[in-house]
Amino acid sequence: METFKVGALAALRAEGYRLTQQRGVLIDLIGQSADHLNADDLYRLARARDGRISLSTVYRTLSLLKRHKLVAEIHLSEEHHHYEPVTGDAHYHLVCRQCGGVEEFGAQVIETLSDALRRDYGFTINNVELDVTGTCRSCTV
Amino acid sequence: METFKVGALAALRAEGYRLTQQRGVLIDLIGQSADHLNADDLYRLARARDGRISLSTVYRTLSLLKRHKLVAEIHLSEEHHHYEPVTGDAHYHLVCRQCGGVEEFGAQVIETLSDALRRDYGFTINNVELDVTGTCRSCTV
DNA sequence: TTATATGCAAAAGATTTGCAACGGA
DNA sequence: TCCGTTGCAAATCTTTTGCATATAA
Repeated sequence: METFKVGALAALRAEGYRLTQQRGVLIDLIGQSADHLNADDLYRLARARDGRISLSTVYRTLSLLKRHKLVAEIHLSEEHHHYEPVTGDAHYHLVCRQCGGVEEFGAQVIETLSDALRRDYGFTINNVELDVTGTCRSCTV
Repeated sequence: METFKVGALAALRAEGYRLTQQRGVLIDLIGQSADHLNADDLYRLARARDGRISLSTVYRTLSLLKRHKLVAEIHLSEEHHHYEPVTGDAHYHLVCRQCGGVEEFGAQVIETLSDALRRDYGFTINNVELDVTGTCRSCTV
């Protein structure tokens, strides 16, 4: 199961971008991350692993990866952004109020939604950002 | 068609909050707003109408109204927040990439989603934040 | 070698807060 | 009068940017 889209990193290099020490570490961390990291998380993790990185570089790398659709920026109702690797499978988030855990669910449920919006509103969908807050199974008494 | 929840303002006063000049103007503006205002929009509008208000007061008032569920904070993938009056009818946003317009759609389409999430993931929903980006009918060639 | 990337520090934009003065009830 | 509220300015937090230096190719 790959985390990043196949061939995407190669494409970056083909476009003339350099694969620096720092980018390597960041791409690694994002790819392995189970949960959704913010810029500061990444900064800390990268710094712990290597030590030679600045927060600016984290932001600049995230911006580069975003532009190339390698990471997605998600908005979980907090004051800062979170990031996750783009895998090609659309998915959405369930945030539990009790434990703070973030589960993901798949795209099939969105298809009905897309159809309805096209039919009823004439709206062509590019992107769906859907975050559901509630209580997850484990926290339900 | 009321904009704010009935009795909610009275409840605020009953709790000992004062209905100041500034709060009056802000509540008025939010209630009448057709589109989703951010703090700075509100500041400008209030200032134009009255002149005696600061940005801090706008934020403090929004925070108060948020705490009392009189306004909802919405996250339209921008760097700042937007606000809208809480009416009791759940609704969601369609943001058009071409014209930037924001349409709303109703809750019926969400019910299916809620049912599926409860059934398949055992998740009890408190809040759904759903923002769809795409091309609206008028911008579709 | 040489253009791209980095680190640092400063800037920018949104939001929050401390404090003295103000003004509803 | 009295305590909640306001305005102002300064602080905070996240993200961006300018510039001299470092480094991948």
